[in-house]
Amino acid sequence: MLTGCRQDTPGATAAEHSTRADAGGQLPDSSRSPPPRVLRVAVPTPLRRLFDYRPCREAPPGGWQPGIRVRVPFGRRQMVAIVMECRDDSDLALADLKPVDAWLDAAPLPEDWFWLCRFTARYYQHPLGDTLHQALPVLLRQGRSLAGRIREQWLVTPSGQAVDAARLKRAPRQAELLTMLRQHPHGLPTQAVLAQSFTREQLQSLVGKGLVERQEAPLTAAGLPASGNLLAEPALPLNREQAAALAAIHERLDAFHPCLLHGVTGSGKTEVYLQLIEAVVDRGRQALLLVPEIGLTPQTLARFRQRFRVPVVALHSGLTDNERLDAWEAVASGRAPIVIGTRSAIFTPLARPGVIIVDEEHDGSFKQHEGLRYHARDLAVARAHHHGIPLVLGSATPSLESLHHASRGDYRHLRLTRRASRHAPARLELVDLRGRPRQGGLIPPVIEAIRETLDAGHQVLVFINRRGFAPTLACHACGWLADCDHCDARMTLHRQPPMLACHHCDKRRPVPDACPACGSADLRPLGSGTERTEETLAALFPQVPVHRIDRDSTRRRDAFETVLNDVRRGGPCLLVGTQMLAKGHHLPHVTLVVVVNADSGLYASDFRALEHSAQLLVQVAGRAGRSSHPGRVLVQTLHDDDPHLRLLAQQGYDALAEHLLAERRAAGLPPFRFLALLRLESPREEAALALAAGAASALREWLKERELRVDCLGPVPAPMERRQNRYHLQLMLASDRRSQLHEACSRLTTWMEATPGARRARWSLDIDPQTLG
DNA sequence: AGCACGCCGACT
DNA sequence: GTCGGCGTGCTC
Repeated sequence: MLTGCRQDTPGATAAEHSTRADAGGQLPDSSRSPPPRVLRVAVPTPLRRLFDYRPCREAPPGGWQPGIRVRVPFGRRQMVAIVMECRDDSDLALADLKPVDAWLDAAPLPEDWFWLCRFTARYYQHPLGDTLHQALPVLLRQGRSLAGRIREQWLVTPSGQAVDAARLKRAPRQAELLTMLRQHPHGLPTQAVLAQSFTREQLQSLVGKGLVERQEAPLTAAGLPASGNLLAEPALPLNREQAAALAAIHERLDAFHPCLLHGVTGSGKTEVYLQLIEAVVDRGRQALLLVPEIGLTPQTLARFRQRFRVPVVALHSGLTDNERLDAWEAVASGRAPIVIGTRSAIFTPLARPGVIIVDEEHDGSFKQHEGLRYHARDLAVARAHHHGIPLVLGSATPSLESLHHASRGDYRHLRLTRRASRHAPARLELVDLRGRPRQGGLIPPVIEAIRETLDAGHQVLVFINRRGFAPTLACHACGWLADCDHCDARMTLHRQPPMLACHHCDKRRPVPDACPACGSADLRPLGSGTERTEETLAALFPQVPVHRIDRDSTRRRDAFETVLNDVRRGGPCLLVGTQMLAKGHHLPHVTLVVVVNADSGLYASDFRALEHSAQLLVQVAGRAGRSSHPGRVLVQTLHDDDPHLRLLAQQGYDALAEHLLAERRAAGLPPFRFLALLRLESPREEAALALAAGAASALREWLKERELRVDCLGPVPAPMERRQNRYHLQLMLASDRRSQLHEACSRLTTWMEATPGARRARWSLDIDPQTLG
């Protein structure tokens, strides 16, 4: 029996969800109300239920309230849990309840954060305790206190200002440090000093000499610079479309107002964001900008930081736990008015929410693909709705979901069709691969085009979505292929270093000298990956530098940026790379883009494959001809007569999207119906199958009984059934009623939890799955 | 998920 | 004779 954790069924998508304002948040009068006898708390476990405890002797200063973290004994362990309810009774005898050990927060965690977590747990049917846990910075998960945090900072003393830094010449680093601190009359936090590779010892020496002093400031001190000019540099002039889009968003800054900012590559979406944020911050509100995983580059950040005089907090994977907590707190307290972050930044509490912007809203990295499988863009919609603030979804190639919402009038559709440069966006030219000899995957006319471009002194980008040297190794005598032992997949051939590697598990093998099946020495690489294309191009154009950009070549942190900076300086060169190259990077000297093979994504079984391929092709094409020269995009394909590809090439993404939407409608797929996927995996195929079949029949019976309009398909093997020697199966639920789908999922998880066999297999529920893989 | 308790093979 | 394999049971 489930206790607590009422599962409200949202009657709409996250993107459509209608909410009531939460009543919580106000301080109860603790002097009058007696302390509750029972605290119902969420514990970070995969269990979908809450646990009751008795309060500890001393109540928090503001009284017991939902949202306060507590330390509780749980089984044999101690855990950090969060109070969900204060009540006077329990399903268990009060005497059987353990008391909480201590409270960790004097006041509840931010109400907006708390609301979002509860919404997320409900919508994605994920255990509440785990959802709260995931949405918290690591240090808060571990029980670190939020109150009383101080910022240690370092200031130059009057004598430090007066002294001649040259007198420290026996301590050159200290002299440098002093010089740096002098440039910051309001002091520098320790973090910033250490980030410049100075040490605590150097600071202490300067303190010892009376040149520098240590200061502690409470973190929560209100910190917004008192008005004045927000901008450190002037805004750029807007063209008519940009101005119209901005004006449209401005019309209602104090209400939920979702907008799809649909602007071609190079049409200046970022400038619209910047000016919108300016307006919001100017009204004393905060702006949250979500960007794709690889979009949070130093360049992007620099552009925002240069524009504004106020702090721009960036939440990225490189932060330490302490920095992350500082950032969280700075935003939650309202000191930091602008936050930029990737997916998980959607869980940052905002003291004065003003706008949420999701850049490249179609990007797959907004969806988490394991554990709590949330979609940050959809949560952004729900959150903006909850706060009653505008929401901007920006993309050159919007997701079909967002286009559908725009066409239904749920979102305001704002278009930017003009590029800053005079050139129209490059058209895709389809190049037939059939029956032509290939070198490193490239056919002669394409190689010629590359040569001409390089001769003209321009740069060429060659896009190939396979890492490694070749997709696999084949025996020409017997047809043997290098299969992975653990997965239903081929092993990729790598040259640097030489090995066969499976990209689905971590299995590696040395490259065999002879065919393991027939002993023939006639083993040949099959197809091309980035390494092979790089090698071919380096041989064909020895006088021109070739840069390869993929996950293997950019392991080193800054390797990517170093190459890009080099490339931006100009001069003929070749760039060979995977998806990483496709997104957002400004490459002004590239005038030719070559797509080695458009087909791999096009014919994947996944119903979103075409949408994603088209988005990727358009993004890649957007790299061409951004400055003074028009660009060309050559797309090699074995199917140059494919109607979808033709439509994309001839009429562009919007036309293809419209066509795909019609197909989705006819096929009963999202966004016209809602999906949920139960994924199951087990080392034993029969076990997984038996369990999935059991779940399916139990669910079907229940659906029939309740007369719910939910279809249950499967169990079917997942597209790559065997991965890392585990068998993957799935059950798909589809409905045109969000609430009924939700009920069915709820029933399914309950069944899974109550079924002994299900505890041995791994399973998870994916609401609004992005891929069926 | 953890972390226990609980019964059967190869080691000091 | 014990150390340890992971099966199953519980966590207020």
